[in-house]
Amino acid sequence: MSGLRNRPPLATIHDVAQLAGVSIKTVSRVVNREPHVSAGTRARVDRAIQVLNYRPNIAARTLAGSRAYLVGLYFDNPSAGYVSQMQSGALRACRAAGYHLVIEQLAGSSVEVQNQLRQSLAAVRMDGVVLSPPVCDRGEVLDLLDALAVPHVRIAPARELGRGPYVCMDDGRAAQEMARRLLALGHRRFGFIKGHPDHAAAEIRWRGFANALAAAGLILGPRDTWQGDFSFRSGSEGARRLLSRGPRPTAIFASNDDMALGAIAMAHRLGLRIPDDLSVAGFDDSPGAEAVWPPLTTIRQPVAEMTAGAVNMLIDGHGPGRSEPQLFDFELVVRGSTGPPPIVDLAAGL
Amino acid sequence: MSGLRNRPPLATIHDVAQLAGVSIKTVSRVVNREPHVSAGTRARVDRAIQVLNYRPNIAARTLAGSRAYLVGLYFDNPSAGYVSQMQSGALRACRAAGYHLVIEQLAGSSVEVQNQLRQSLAAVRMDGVVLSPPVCDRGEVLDLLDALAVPHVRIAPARELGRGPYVCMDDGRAAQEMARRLLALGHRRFGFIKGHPDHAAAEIRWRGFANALAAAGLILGPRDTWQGDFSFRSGSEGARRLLSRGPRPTAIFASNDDMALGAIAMAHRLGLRIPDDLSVAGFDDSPGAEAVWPPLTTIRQPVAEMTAGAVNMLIDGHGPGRSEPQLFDFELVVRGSTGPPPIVDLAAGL
DNA sequence: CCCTATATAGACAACGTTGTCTATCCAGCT
DNA sequence: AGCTGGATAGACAACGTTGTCTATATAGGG
Repeated sequence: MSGLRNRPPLATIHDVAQLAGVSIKTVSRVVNREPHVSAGTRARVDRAIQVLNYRPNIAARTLAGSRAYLVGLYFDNPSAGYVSQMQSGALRACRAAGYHLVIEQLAGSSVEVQNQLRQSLAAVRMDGVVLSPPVCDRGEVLDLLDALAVPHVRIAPARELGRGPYVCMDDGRAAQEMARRLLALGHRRFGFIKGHPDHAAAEIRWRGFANALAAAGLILGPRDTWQGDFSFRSGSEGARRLLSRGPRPTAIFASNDDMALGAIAMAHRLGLRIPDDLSVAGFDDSPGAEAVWPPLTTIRQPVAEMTAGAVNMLIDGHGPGRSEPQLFDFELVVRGSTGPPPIVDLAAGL
Repeated sequence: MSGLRNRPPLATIHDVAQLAGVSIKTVSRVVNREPHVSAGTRARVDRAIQVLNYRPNIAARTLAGSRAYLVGLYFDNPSAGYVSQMQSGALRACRAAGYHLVIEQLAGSSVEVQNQLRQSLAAVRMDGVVLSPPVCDRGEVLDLLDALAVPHVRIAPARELGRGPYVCMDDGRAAQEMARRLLALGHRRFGFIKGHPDHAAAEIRWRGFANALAAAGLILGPRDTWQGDFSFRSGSEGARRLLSRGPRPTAIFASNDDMALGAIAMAHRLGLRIPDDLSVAGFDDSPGAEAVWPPLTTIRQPVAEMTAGAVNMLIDGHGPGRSEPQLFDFELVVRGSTGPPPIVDLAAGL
């Protein structure tokens, strides 16, 4: 394909310079908002740009030096629920700054991931990259990025904090708050469905939940938890196990919405009414959370805002020393899937 | 930010040429698999490339001529369910061909969309673009693309067929088949929830469904249909209306899964059992389809494969004349949300 | 009014690759 | 041996922008 070959020529900086009667370099100065241009000249150039509909060519800019006006967004699994929200936020921030977004999937073994990353960074020399979980926690990725001196901002990393800037949310406190809410409703027997062990956030959510329960004098044993992997299927399987034991839990907290949805589906299948017989809570406020009956009580992460923030950190340029993490607030969204435990349990608990 | 400034220099074609003891142009020939290079020279160059871990710089390639090794994916709403599947397919095809993917959102008024498109095409000169619904049906987008001579492939367009290549699925036949299936189960009273009027596929699905019913002697009146907009909420609202009339429909077909999910949620709320009291069918096989109880009977579109196909059409280069649409097969996925109508209705219908 | 400092603008060389044109080499003819 | 032609390789000029250095106006101070 000779895509570029036969296209009608677009206006170049040269055309603008000619029309405005100034040098190419001066147009460049205007476009890049550099100083040393008088107001009059600036206005003339701006008008010429308007007339010719001129837009600087990214490839030429990249080649000539400074910036690439390209930001990379790397993720592991493109169909994870939060990816579309991340993109939405990233696109918004990019557009506002005149940047463009390149997306890239990074999956497989350590060596494969390194090769993919190296290839994409050498080919498309982006100004910086945003790393989403769980790839943001892979040491080899950070190593390579450091070696290549590619600026990066991580979204909700859980390991290797201190290795560069990131944006995050307090997952532990969110899980804690959810636990407190369930306790306040009167629940005393809980089931917890853990997330994928590769996502370190999964561990943090578990800790927060367990700590809040411990503070209330409750200890969750191995039979009260299930090792899931953030998938719908693992959630329904986990619920099946948790609900099959002797005194059933009256509330199940899953470390993400997909698994909570799986738990709800399983509860329906087992003939349990929600929230009368069983409360279910999730984490993420994914699109599916509103698309079940009853709608899911969950934790809303401002994923789009976090990602937009990450892109802005990249573009605005986090100076050498200042790599302070930016903390975003979560929101506990109470919907119909949680309520008080069955009367009999409530009585027993009191 | 001076992203590119202080990075360790990557190997350039010049380094490779030096190490291999050939000219720069010869390395270029090897990299691009051009003829006129002897086997021996080719091997020497390949080894030098390996040793230096050389990767051609996209910006330089773009600037120098031919290809940009960049494909654009344009969509309207980044959180539409099918976007992640599209990306997955697009990324796969791009990686296989050594291309990279730039994503771009195109939303707003006609003028806004044109400006956004013009800006992104002038800045990032991609080899071609993939257009997803509903932007693929906007005349002004196609006009601009034609004027700029930017190759494009559309995904499931519904209007302006004949204006360039596209990939698609036979939505009408799929809706027909779903109708036949419901008829075969014994249903005679139907409700239909229409999709967003901007998506032309919505109309096609409705036609297919209505035609199949007409062939069985059934006519759907205005009270049997509801104008939705592909959102969960419009689905639940539609179901509420359809189910509130005199003799209730025994089956509801929604033009997409989100609305079908809304219908299921509303049925639950109204105390109807699915599929015993009401069958519900959707269209898309979105991630949520398996994440409800009972799981949704729906039409699976091979979205990832279609998009990969579109990217390949772009990269392989659809010659000037050959812009034949590529048709993909759908699959009717039967799950738990459909079944025979209630006995009393079945008896009445016979 | 001259000299200097400062704002403003231009000339020119990168940047890393590909397209085009030209030079060389060698085999196969006559 | 001389010539032709195809295969192979190199020289050189783009491509459109920015960085650096230099030249010119303009203002300010003695």
